[in-house]
Amino acid sequence: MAARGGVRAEQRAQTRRVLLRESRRLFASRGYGAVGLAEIVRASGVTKGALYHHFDGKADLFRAVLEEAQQEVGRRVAEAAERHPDPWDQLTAGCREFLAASTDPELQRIMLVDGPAVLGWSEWRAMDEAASARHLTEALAELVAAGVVAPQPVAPLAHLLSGAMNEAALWLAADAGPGDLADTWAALERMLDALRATPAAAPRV
Amino acid sequence: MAARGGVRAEQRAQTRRVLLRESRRLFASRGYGAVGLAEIVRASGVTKGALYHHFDGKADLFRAVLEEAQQEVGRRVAEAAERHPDPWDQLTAGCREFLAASTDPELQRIMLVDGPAVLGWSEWRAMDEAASARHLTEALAELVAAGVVAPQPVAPLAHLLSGAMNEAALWLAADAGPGDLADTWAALERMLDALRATPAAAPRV
DNA sequence: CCTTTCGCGTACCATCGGTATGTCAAAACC
DNA sequence: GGTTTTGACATACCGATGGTACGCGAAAGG
Repeated sequence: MAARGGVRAEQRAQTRRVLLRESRRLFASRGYGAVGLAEIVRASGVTKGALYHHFDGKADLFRAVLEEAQQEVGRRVAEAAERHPDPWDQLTAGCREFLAASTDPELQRIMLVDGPAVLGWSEWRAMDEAASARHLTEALAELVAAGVVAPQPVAPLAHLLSGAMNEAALWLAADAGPGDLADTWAALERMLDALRATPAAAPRV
Repeated sequence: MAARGGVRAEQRAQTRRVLLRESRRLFASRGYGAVGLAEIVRASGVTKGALYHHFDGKADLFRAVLEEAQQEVGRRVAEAAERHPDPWDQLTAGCREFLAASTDPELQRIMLVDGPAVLGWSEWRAMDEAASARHLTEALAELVAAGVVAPQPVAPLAHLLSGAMNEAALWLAADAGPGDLADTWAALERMLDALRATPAAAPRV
């Protein structure tokens, strides 16, 4: 009579959720290298046998945590962008939301610091692209197609902007001055504005 | 009669140099986490006793390697900038040199990927600031003072640009398309140019 | 019922970073 | 120049870590 999937599958999903939640909390607070599997399974109320039944190892567990976090941020960015009809407003709103979301210290260390080091930059980049950076690339491509932004390869632009926002988020979370967020956003907005102020005076759409 | 410092100090310096050279090579090629102390000391022709006599541990050895690499890049950036009398040319030349230097795969993993994860972002940032990012901050401050760049806090700007260049360097080294470097530099130069195209039409110096 | 499956616990292992101590030659001293 | 001291290592060892092999017991399937 148990819920859909049987009591068996429910317990399995429950264990996996707890493992992800606790390891995410520990990885975020003390970093991947400083957290041992023993501590994770103790906090989760299970044993290493359970962990290795769900994941291929410590790095694979981290990968699952990272993917979850990235998709949360990607969803937030997409939702913020969708609230605006104009493509340009979608870009700026998405960037603003990304900056806000990435400043969360609970996500930051996992997404921006340990992610590339644990999985390697290429894999981290592919995951980030699939989850959130994709929205940036698509928004830029759309603006180029509409003539709002000067014709140019969007990939380099997307990487430059993505890197700029990642570093800015890390700085804001670490050195947290009162007006720093506003100053950073102002500087970033100037950079974005420069994209559409082309010498050929491209028409607004 | 031995050279300055005695045969004793010479041997010590030699051992330290070998340790730094081999660990740097191994860290660069396979990453901090995947390289064990046993492999480092074997490649260096010494034992763990020697390593722990020179460094406080694995992280401290990595710190020394990172510092060396960062100062090399910082020196290259400074030299490239000093070849130009005009402050604006100094900025662009420095950025261009940084991009070129950071694309080296031998330095990249240590400086941009493992650095923040092993030492923590704050310490990594402080070291990077002292070695190379300082030049960026100083150049921007000078341009603001000269009225070339619109008056604004330089710290957010420096972080945005630094992050943009770091990410671009990682992308270029990984996905290495033929025209990507030129495209990236063109996009970055447009960003920089936007800084001096202020609505108030600031005078060139 | 009886068998199979599978989610997980237990026991164990190799290797890791790190430490304590020994050793022997260069330096310092008288 | 003999003695003592210093210091740059090597050796031996330790606890903890990530990872593996295997056992168990309850749910799923017939």
